[in-house]
Amino acid sequence: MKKQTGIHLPTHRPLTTVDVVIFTVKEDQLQVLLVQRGSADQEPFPGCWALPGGFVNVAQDATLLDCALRKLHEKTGVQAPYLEQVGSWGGAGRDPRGWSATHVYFALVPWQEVQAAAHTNVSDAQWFAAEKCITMKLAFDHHELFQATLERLRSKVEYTSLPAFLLPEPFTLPQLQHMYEVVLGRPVDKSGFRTRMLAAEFLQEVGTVQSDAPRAPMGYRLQHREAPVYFPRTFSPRGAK
Amino acid sequence: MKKQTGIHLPTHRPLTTVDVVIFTVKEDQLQVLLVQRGSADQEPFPGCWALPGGFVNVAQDATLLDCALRKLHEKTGVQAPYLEQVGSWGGAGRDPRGWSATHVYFALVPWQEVQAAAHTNVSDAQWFAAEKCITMKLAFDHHELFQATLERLRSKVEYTSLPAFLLPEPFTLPQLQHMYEVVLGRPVDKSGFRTRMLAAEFLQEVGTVQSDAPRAPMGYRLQHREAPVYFPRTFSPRGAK
DNA sequence: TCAATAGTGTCTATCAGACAATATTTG
DNA sequence: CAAATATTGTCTGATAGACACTATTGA
Repeated sequence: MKKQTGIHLPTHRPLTTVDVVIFTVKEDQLQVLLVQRGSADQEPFPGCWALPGGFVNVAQDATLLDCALRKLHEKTGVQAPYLEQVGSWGGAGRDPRGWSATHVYFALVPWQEVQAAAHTNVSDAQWFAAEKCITMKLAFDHHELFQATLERLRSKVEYTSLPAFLLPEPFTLPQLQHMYEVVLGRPVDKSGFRTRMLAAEFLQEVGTVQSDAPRAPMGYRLQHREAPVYFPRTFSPRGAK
Repeated sequence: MKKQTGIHLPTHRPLTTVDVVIFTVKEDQLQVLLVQRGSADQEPFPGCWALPGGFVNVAQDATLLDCALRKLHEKTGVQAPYLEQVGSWGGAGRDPRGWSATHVYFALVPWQEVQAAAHTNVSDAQWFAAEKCITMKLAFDHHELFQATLERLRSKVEYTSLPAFLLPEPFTLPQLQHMYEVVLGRPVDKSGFRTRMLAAEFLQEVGTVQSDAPRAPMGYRLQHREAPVYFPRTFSPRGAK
């Protein structure tokens, strides 16, 4: 229909942003980092809680992933966590400043690393329980982004080793099981859990580890920190439909 | 359009595009629609095959999905197929014209609908076998986009009803099984297939249907055309790891 | 009655889930 | 040895896959 002759670059370009849903498990709860928007004039949603994110900086970010890593580091001080793209949302109506498209990532960060970074002094950032977050009004369409991301996380935890990225190494199987239980919000059978984890062959024994437990548990590390392992089946209690 | 009230909007905005991987099954093969890029001066990758796509038009497209539907319709004449987002790719290096981010979708279209649209006269568009396409050099990073999309499709077909969107209604179970076999590239057991499909309760009987078969098979329709059904498990032959 | 395809039955190895038992360490 | 937690063992119901069988129709 329209044949391009010569260079035709669009005169009106959408705004391009990246938003990151940063998860951690703190105090036996799945928690999410939100930032409070400034109150400067004309800023949309002033004072409102929002997902950490912002405009892609074409001078600074070589890729979208780099941009997400930058946002993450700015807000948490954490360097190399697990980061995965959820998808993108774009349209004319989602930002009052104009047609915009955002690329959404989620990150899994061990709480201990966040503490170590001691960067949480970012005054406008705060951790919220995921359940709480669901009920909050967020800036832009961030409620929708967050809901989709939480669903993605929960469903993927059913058949992957993702929760391992919420723990500092070395970790023990009971600790890992606890991460699963927190994210899934339900208890998981001990025995089945162990056989499943060991069968997946993504853990490396690294010697027993000190803990407050009477019996010293085995410590493990991940063989590959880049990507999670996919289990052949889903966790599913007998009664589940 | 953009109100300048001293707000700091980025002066350099990335290019925003949408690319669509359009799949169909034609002649017992999974095929993909590619378009040949024009040879006008200064156009990048002149004469090269590429995924159908292009810039978001902020005046025309209300959302990214609308933009994808538009691209799809322009190239095939098809109106409402199955469309799903794969993800987004963005960076400084992927388009010589500047920092760009593309939003990738894939579509499943029954071949019969493409024929009916009789729109295939789009001279610069052509269907290629997916296997062939993998070996081709494509414009931009489209090879990577296509590969990721094909992987997504194949893996998702293992546990969803996606192949149903490759058939016009009403269709028969043997026909549906054939779609699975073509996409997965391996035979599927008849009996297990049938029980799985019927157990998933996403099909509606609509009476037996004429075919070239000696015995008239039952015809089915989808109960919901919006989204596929997720099976509790994956297809997996005994020997599979 | 045969050919060809649609559809059903059945057997079995596998295995996840449930629960119970045992091992190990500290006080 | 008691308490607490880590780790292993066993039983069983469910089921996916393999394969063989029956059903239906037209020539």
